[in-house]
Amino acid sequence: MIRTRFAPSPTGFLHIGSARTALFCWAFAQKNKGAFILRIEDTDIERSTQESVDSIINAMDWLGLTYDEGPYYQTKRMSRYKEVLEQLLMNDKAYYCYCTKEELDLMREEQKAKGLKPKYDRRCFNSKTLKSGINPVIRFKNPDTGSVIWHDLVKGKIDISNSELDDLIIARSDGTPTYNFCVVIDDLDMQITHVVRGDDHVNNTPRQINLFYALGAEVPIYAHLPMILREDGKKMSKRTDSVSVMQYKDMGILPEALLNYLARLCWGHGNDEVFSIEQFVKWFELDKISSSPAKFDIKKLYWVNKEHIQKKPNQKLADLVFKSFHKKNIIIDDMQKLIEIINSIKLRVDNLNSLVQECSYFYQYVEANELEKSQYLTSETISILNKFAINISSLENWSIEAIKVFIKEFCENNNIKMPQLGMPLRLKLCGTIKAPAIDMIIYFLGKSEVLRRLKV
RNA sequence: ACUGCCUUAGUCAAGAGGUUAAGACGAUAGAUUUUCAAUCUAUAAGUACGGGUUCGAGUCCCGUAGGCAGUACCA
Repeated sequence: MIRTRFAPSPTGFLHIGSARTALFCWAFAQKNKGAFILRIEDTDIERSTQESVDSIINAMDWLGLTYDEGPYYQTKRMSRYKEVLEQLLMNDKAYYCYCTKEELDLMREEQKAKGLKPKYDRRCFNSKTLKSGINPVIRFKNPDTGSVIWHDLVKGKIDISNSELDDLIIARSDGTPTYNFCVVIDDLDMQITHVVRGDDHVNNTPRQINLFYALGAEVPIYAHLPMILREDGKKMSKRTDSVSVMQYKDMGILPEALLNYLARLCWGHGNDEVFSIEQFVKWFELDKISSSPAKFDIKKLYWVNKEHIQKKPNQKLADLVFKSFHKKNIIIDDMQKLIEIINSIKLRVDNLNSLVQECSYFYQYVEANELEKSQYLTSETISILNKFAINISSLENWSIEAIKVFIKEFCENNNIKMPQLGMPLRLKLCGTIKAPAIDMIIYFLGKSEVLRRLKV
């Protein structure tokens, strides 16, 4: 059975790049009827927080990336790590190292000065027994000849010489195990068949494979996904970009749209741009992922989002708008009417916030700003509006079509062009000139509300 | 500095040695319109650079440049 895992470290929110990794792990497991496992890599106790765990889970929940097992926490598996640590020590696959940080720093500086790559020089390699007084770290005896080769599902064959690798620390001086070691034990114990992760881990892979070998274990299949970069080709940063998944929720992006957009980065299915998650799962193949990094294009995300909004049932959109209004203490009593409004205006929007904004004209009176008022509400247009108010108050047939005809005739009878009436009318009714079709606004507002707003 | 990965229009991308290098987003122009939007039509824009192999290279090989990552008692 196929088993994949998503293994974030809880040192912040769910990053947009991690979300894509999670999506691919999840989709691959789904497609193959395997299991998708969530594992929290919290061995760095200093930086890990419960809030981060919660926010990551919350974001995955919003995206709909459900996991079959977990969350497992590395901090709860310490005894198992210690056990394997002992085993490696016993089998002469690891050794104690008494070097201090200062010593190591000095060693690296000397190496750099000589133009060499910094690498542990194995000065403690033969220290078999414990020395008293100093708490040693445990280092893994990495092979020093030959090379590590694996066939990455995304990158193809990768061959890294063991001479590039040094004896990595697998346990700190306080006895706690380190990342590269825990990952291997976890992937082994959790019987992970496919390790799908960001390609910033490519350099860790040969070390981890050597650990698998030392434990006599089968090495999983690897797939390293290219990074998602900022539009200028740099790494996405917290300060300047929206890197948290939940920020996209706040921006009015639909989860299915974000997933769709993310899926199209480094992966594609012919000319298909807009598709459902179900469809994606059916099409998805790990080995069809391209190996070059992609830049994040917010404009295309909005376009994909717009397409998904158009596809989403009006009832569902209405529920979302309802919730948003509810937060602002605007209560909607007639859901059917809201659904009709949404149906008439949704083509205008590419995000949920705009949808709420466009709906709000019908539920909340907003006065126009002074600049626009002075521009559009002249004594001439005000007298037109007054006349319009009087005339429409006697309109009997209240339908969009009838209102449309009424407006047309009003303009003809008074010898004015449509914008002369439309612009000030929009401003009075919606507080903005960038409003939907005027006949529709009037229809949904209702006669009394139209007259009320015209009088203000 | 070393090692690994990457490089097709502004962006995402198709391309399996063989027409004139798809498609999408965006941009620009025009049409339409009741403002904004939407819609329709059209246009511009690309194989990083230099060699080689070949009858033929975006595709294979070598080199160069640029980008990214790692070289932690972080993950």
